[in-house]
Amino acid sequence: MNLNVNQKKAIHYVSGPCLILAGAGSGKTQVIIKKIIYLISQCHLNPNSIFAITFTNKAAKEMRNRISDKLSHNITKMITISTFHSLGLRIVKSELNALNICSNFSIFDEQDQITVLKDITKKNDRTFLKKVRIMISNWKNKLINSYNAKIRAKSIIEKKYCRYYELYEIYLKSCNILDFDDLIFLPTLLLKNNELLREKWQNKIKYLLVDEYQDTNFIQYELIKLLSKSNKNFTLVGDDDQSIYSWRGARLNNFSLLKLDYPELKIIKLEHNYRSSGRILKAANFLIENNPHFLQKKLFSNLEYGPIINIIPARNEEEEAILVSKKILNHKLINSSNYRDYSVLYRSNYQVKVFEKVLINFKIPYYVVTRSSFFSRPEIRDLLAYLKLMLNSNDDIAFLKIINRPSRGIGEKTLKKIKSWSIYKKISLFDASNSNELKSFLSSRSFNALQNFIILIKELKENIFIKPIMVLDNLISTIKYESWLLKNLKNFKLYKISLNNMHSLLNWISELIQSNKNKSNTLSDIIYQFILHNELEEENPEDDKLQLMTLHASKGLEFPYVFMIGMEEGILPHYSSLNNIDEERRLTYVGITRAKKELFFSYSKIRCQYGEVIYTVPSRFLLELPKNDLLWKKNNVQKNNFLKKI
DNA sequence: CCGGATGGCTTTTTT
DNA sequence: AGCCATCCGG
Repeated sequence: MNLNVNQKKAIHYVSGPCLILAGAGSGKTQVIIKKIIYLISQCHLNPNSIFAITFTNKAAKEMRNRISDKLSHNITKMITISTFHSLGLRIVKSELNALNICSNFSIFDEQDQITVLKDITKKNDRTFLKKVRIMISNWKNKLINSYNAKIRAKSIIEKKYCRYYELYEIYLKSCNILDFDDLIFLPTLLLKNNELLREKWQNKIKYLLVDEYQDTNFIQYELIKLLSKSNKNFTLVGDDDQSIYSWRGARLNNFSLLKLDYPELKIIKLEHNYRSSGRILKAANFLIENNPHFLQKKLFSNLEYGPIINIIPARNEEEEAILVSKKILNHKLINSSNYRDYSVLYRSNYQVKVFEKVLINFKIPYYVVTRSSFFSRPEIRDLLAYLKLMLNSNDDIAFLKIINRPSRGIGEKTLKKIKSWSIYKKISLFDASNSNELKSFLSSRSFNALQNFIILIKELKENIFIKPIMVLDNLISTIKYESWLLKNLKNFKLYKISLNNMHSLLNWISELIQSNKNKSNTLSDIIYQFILHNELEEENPEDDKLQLMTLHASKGLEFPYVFMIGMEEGILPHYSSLNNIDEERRLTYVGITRAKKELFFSYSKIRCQYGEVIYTVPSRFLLELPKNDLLWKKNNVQKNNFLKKI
């Protein structure tokens, strides 16, 4: 593909801070890749000194692959392409001394955080715990530690939350654990306060590129500024209209701040859309014009105008799924297209359930891009907890998770005694269990069970650095994990799935070791890689399957034919986001701009919500689209047998 | 210590 | 309607 004028400008502008305002389908990834190549081949920058930050691991991987098509493998390897979190981890690992962290630190995920907070707050209300978790996360993402949070707190309730934050901080420190947010929080704080190290990293990074700039939050912007301060050589690429992560702290005003912090900022707009037909683009433009804009931009397309946009009404969710499935089958037949050319996009994950049922009935092959990561499956979490405990025996959460999985006769009572002992001695649960003095408090049976557990972990630990796979195999057979699974899962199919997952884990680890042959392969590396790359299931692009995913998950992708389902008030926009309609509109915009050739909407007039039947109204966003480009279908399916359920 | 029954609550999006 | 936490009985 030939580059247009602005794309060329964007690639060749390297003499100062640069913002590329890249509309949907404007060839932005290509521009980033070409710019990196340009920096190396024309500006003669050392590939080592180029840092590209993406939002997801998937995007990082893809970018790397696409660069290695153009540059040699060895050069590609030298370029840093990572997510904010991976980069943060790298900084943490190389600045352990300054951060006062031991090298065997473990990383907490959200579930671990909740478990700790349960203990700290002495409450067991899931919503409450989640709320506390998010508050702490928000503080960290604003670069506020518990001390500063306390100073700012006004009400007694706020002070209470700050106290939780403080206790949480102390707890993590005592166990040598970092959470997800720490991976960015700690490096940012460090570089802010330590001039020497800041300069060290600034010297390391000669050019910084950030993709999906509209998704950055406060602390990520701070980190960008710190990393690029001296030379101000950076390119940020983003689209304010595709900002859909405000609930995770993403701030659109990072765009306006940029202009204030860098008055010399060069802004280059990519407005030529190469993806969507004219009608689809017109609809997208119509919709997004209802949003306020700090930077103006208007996409245009040279592609053909394209067929009218159908809106399919249904009486209930099941009928919606049936009508969409039929439409796909029909459309596929007429256009002799493939299943993989179609995608079904929705606001919330639960919407996919009805569809799956219907698709199976219709024998349509499909693939659901799930959020439930491989990593969150119970058997994987169990094995990971074993690994984590081997790495860091202070990880009490890992200890508690597996101490009785599979059951080895250590119950509530024994655990309570271990806990008291660990508090009394100010040592970890593992060390407490390991101490002989505990013997007099326990029955000989539980004491022996405990000793066996400790010995198991210690023995496994000895070989983990040499043969991780063998250790895991060994672990699984020693603790008779498979038969325990079989007993507990009952359903043989679930058991099979679990076995399969464990197999994938082992495969994944050996592949990691293979690909890292020249680098170190410490236990911590395996664990960190696993926690940060918590997606495993790669769908095979060869497979001809209909793709289903949330609107969020669809960002960055494109499909010839797109179905946006559940276009109803309450779903899109979602009830709980009625205070942020602009973002819901952007979400709709993201969905629309995924479509290349044809776009379909559907909605259901009745929906089951919390087990109750609710009458719905079509989404306001449908009404914001150009009327002449829409065709509201009549629902003439009558006396059908789909409605049995109601 | 486990398993089943019961009752409350939920469904937004995820590195 | 389904998931989770808790409770209670074996």
